[in-house]
Amino acid sequence: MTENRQPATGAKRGRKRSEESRQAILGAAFELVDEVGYAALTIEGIAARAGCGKQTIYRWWPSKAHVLMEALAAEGELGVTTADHGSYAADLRAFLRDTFRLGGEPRIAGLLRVLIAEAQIDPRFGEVFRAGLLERRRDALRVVLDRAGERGDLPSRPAPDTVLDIVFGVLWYRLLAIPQPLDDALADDLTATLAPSAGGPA
Amino acid sequence: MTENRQPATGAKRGRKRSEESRQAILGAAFELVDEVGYAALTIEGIAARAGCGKQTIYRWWPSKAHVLMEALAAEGELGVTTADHGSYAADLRAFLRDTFRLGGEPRIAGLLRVLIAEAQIDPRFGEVFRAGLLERRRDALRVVLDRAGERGDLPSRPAPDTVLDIVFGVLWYRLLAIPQPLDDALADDLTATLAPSAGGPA
DNA sequence: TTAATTTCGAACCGTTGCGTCTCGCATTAA
DNA sequence: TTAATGCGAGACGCAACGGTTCGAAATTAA
Repeated sequence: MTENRQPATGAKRGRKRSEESRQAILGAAFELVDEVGYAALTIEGIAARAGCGKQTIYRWWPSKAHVLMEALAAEGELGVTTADHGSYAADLRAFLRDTFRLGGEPRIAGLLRVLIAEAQIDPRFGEVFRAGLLERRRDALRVVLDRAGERGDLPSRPAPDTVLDIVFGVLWYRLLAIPQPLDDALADDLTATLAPSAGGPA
Repeated sequence: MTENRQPATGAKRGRKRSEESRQAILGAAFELVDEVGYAALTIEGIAARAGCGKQTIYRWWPSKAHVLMEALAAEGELGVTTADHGSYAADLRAFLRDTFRLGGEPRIAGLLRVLIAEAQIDPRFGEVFRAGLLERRRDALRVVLDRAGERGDLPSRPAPDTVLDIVFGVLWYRLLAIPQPLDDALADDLTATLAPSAGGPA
C-alpha cells in the first residue's frame, strides 16, 4: 500500500494524466466501433488508432464497453429536456419527441444497442451502465411526473412507475427488437395514451 | 457442390444425425451458461460436457448463441396462450399474465437476456433471433388484437402496433434494464391502461 | 535544483478459445 | 460391397487477451 503522505485534498505528486490521450482514445473508439462493429473492436485496435500504448487504456478503463460509454457521454451530449410546458401532456410530449430524436441518431442508437447488450453479458459493466445511464434517464422523466403530480395533472390509471416502464420500454424495444424509425407519430400516440386529458375533451 | 443424386424427398445416404448428441449438447449448454455465465461459455466447454467433439457442434450451429436459442426452445416450451376469454380486456390480461410468468422464470429470463444481447452484437444471429422469437411473440399478441378488432372491442387510442410495442417493450425493458419481478400487478395496470373499458364503467 | 513519483509509448509472453482440418470408426442407403 | 455421411477425438495456426517490464518524459514536493 502507498503511504498517505499527501494532504487529504488531491494535489498528487507525479505526472498528470494526459487529457490528449484520453480524448484520442475516446475518439478512436467511437470511430472504430462504427467502422468494424463492436464484436471486432479490440483494445489493441483502439490503442493503435489513438497512437498510445495498450496499457494507457487498461490503466483507466476495465473494458472496451467502459471506453465506449465514456465516448458516448463525450460525443453525443445527452440533452435532458425537462422544461415546464404548462401541462403534463405537453411536458410528456416534448420529452418523448426529444428523447426519440436523440435515440434516432444512427451513431447514438448503435452505441446504445451494443452498450445495453454488453450490460447483459458483463455484470460489472451492467452496474455502471444502469446507474450511469438508465437510472439517469428515469430520473429525468420522474421530474416531469413529479411536477404533474403537484399540479394534480396526473391521471390515476397508469401508475407513475408504470409510465416510466412504458416510455423507456417502447424506446428500447424499438432500438433492440425491430429497428424502426422512432418517429413523432409514435411519440404522439404514446402521449395520447398516457395523458388522455390532452387529446380528449375538456 | 455435391451432386444431386438423392430422390427429391430426404432419404440421405450416410449415417444419421445423432439425436442423442444433439440433446446432450443442448442440455450441456443450458447447464453451463447458468454455471459460468454467457461470457465464459465456450464451444469447447459445451463439447467437453456433452462428451462430443467440437466439430459436431460446429457442423450444426454457427455460434453458441444459436445453440442456446435451440436449447431455450427445447427446455422452456414457449406456451403461446391466445385462447378466447370473451373480451379484449380479458384476453389481454391473460396474455400478459402468462407472458410475464414465463419471463419471470430465472433460467428463461437469463437466456432471453443474453440472447437479445447477442442479437445486437452478431447481426447474423440477430436475424435468426428476430424472426424466430421476437416476431413469433408479436404474431401471438396480434391474434388477440385482431379478434378484438373483429368484435369492435378495440379502443381507438393506442394504435394496434403501438400496443405491441408497449407490451413487449415493458416486458423486455424490465428484463434488461432494471430486473424487477414482472408481477401480476404490472400486468393488470397495463391491461387497465390499454383496455380501459375493462376497469371503467359499463 | 533535486529527488520522488507517476504517466507515457512500446514491446514481450503465456494463456485461451476459435475455427479448420484430419483421422479412424460407425452407420446407412444404394 | 461400396460410397456417403456423421461421429468422437484431437492437432493445428491464428488472434486477442491481459499482465508485465522497460526506458523516457513530465510533474511536483522538498
